Amino acid sequence: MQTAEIRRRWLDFFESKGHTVVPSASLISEDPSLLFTVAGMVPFIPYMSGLVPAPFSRATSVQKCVRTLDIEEVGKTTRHGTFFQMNGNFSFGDYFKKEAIAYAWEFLTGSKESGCLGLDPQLLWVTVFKDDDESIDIWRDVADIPMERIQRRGMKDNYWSTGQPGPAGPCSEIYYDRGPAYGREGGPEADEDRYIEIWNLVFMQFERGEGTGKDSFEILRELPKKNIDTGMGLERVAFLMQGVENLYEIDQVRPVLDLAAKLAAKTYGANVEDDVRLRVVADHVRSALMLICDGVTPANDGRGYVLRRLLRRTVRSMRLLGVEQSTFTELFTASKEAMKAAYPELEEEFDRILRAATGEEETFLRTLTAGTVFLDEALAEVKTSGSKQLKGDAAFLLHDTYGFPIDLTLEIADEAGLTVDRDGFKALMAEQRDRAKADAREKKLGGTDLSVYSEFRAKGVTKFTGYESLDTDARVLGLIVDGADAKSASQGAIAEVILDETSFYAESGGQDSDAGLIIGDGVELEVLDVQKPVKGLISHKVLVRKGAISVDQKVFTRVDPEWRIGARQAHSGTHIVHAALREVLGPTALQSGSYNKPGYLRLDFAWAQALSAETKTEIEEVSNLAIRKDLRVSAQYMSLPEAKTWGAVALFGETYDESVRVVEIGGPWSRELCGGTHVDHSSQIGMISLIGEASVGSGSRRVEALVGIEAFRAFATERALVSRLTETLKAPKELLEERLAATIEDLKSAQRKLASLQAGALAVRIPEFVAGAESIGSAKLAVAELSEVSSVDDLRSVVTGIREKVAGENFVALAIGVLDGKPMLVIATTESARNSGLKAGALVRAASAVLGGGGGGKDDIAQGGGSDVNKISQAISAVKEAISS
RNA sequence: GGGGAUUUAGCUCAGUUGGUAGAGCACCUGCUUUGCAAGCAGGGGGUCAGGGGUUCGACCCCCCUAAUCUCCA
Repeated sequence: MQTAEIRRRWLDFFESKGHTVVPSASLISEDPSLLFTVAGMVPFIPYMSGLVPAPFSRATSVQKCVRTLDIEEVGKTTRHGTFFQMNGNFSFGDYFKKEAIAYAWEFLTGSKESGCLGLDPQLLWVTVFKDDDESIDIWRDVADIPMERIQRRGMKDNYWSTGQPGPAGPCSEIYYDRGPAYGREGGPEADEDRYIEIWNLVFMQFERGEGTGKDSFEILRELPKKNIDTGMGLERVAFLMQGVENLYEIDQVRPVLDLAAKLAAKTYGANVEDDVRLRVVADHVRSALMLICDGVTPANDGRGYVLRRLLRRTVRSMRLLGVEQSTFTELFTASKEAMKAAYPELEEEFDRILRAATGEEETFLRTLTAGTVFLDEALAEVKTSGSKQLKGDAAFLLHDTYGFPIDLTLEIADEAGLTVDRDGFKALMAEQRDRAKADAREKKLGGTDLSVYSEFRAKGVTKFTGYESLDTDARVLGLIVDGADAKSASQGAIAEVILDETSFYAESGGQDSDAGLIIGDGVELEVLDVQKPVKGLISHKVLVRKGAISVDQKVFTRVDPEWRIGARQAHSGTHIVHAALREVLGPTALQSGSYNKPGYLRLDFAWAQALSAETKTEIEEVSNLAIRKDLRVSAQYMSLPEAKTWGAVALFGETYDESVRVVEIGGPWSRELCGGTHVDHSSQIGMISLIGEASVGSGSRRVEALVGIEAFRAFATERALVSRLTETLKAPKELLEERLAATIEDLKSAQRKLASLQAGALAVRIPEFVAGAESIGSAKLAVAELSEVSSVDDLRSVVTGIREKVAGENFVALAIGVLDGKPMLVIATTESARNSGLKAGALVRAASAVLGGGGGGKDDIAQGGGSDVNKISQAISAVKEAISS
């Protein structure tokens, strides 16, 4: 049975049992503490924990998941994949153990003709939590499964919790027996490779308290509303039903594996190591394909880094298989073809996906080339030193600084007949990990506790009136001071205020929160920040400026109108710049993040190269022309599929409700899903002025712009600057550039002339200095006392000039002068002077010690200086003494 | 978020205990020569990423910032 078919049957089956079919959420998790959606239940966590009331009592989904914790295991085992799909059915205070078990059994063992999977019940084994007799009874009752195939397991295996106080409960798992060829008899307790876990049923029954680890915490009480969370691993069931050996060989993955084998001219199954590499390629290409499709781009941190690792590990594996050319175009196309039955969006997004993937492949191939050069040098060095082993720190340097993977280092060193100090490498890696982890611990924000909001959220959503009006009458539903529920807050306090309705926009979709006041009888609150801590709930962080505020009080929310007009201009401006980017650069220049507040906007977008000055001007031009056209800006609500067919740009990493708000500027020119506040007509934006364009990592760029009156003010400031320059340079502004260039040129040539004149003037005096030389013992000393000099070079040219004249003699030349109010000197010695023990460095040190400074250099020429100008003659005497001694 | 590396002429890069910033290619001029990266001679071109500090003196040492590459979380 094809994977897509199992998926379809699953959704049909549970829909027929009264479940709402929920589409897979994005791989980019809404929960900021999770890098990715790592399990099927992740999108349902707010409902499970009771933070947000569930909009349905039972639901089912097939959720895309990415998990890279076990990335090193990929390809080596039958069941570790970085991308997988989790089929789930969920109950929120509706049905419990009995139905959950019955549904699972029916779907697995019911006949294929009736839409189920038709697995042989004799091959299914079950585990339950050791104290959960209730579940055992249900299993016996519903499935009539013999006791021999029901195994009791402890907390470690069959008890679920989040690791923190909150919901918890026993689990029951279903295993499939692959037969004696795969391992020992005795059920999952004996062998989890022969008996493959295909389904986990979690019974959220209790509330747990504080504690650590998986098995040491106390159970506080039964939950008032019990939930069901189940997950059937789609890939695992697929590989069992398709009669293949592991999840890399199922219909959605195998074509990529075969293609990789063909490109490398290898036969799958012929060599254990090569097989692992082929499976790694097949797995990673699929994960990367799905991640990029959901809007992740390669980067050096966070999600982007995980993607980058997947892509680079793919290149590395292909190279270890002996392929050096680029292969991503073929591999990704094959993976797309295998996956598109379940995910048709892959076809639409494929241009963008391929561009991101091959871009990364290209840069990594460059990195590898650079690393190879470095490695070859290091290996040659090892060989000449007579050693047989490349040191761990060299391997680590290659990996850490040059991004050259360790397995390639091992392979290439091996070919050169050398080994690598793996332990040293591992130790350095561990050191780096500890550093990063220690830092993460230190910086941890202490997992903000959102439970305080749940009771407010349970009463309903905060009504937002800010689209229509700036002011609203409201009632205080609750106050939070220092993270705890409070009844009142008095003057000077910082508090969070929850209202039944508000005109304040909470920060979201890149738009900063509104500023303004909340006013009540004798009380005035300044709004500092507005957030949505829990979906649907708006919380105002305020400073109590006057009086005291208490729960149930009537208030009036007043958004600062100046602030709001700026916010509307900036947000509509962001949409216009986005549309302009896509018009000028093409539709792949998709926004990946944005921030806007009155007067300013910032927009990150997928693009690999720096923008030329012309392109930036063009984008600015298109944006401002859109403003001039006075395009109508409108917002309307529709369903997500409707919005998509309408061509609205859905930005990844954001989730939307059943009904989404589409903001349109100038018809189809700009359509985006957006909850922000906007102007009514584009002309109200006033002006957009790009002030910056920069890279925010490979494959991603950022533009910044000023909007509205701020843009005007920036221009006015520049105009004032230009007008001051015209005065300073005494040239009309049309000629400023020319005049400035000419002035710089004049200055340079004057400087050159001056330097050569000075050098000439000094050169003329050289015979004078030589003639005035004084004999000290067998040596002669010429002293050039020059008072003001323009640089040390002057002194240097004098002493070298003197030395040339007297090259054959035992001669010391000293030039001393004043530079920037400090005495400086240079001494040169002839060869015979050096032979008689006169060294320039020592002589300079003798003089500069007197001047209150230091100096040094080589034996033939040295320089030094000090700070006391009055001691120049004493310094000269010191040199004479040094020569005579 | 925490590390590592890089930033020097238009381009590719040297610069070793701090003491006059160099090479190759490119460019300009002249000569020679018209056969594959032509030769010879001469020449122009540098805020040594930016800012601060230490020092008599910083491309070099210390601190901050930026850009680019890279590893870890």
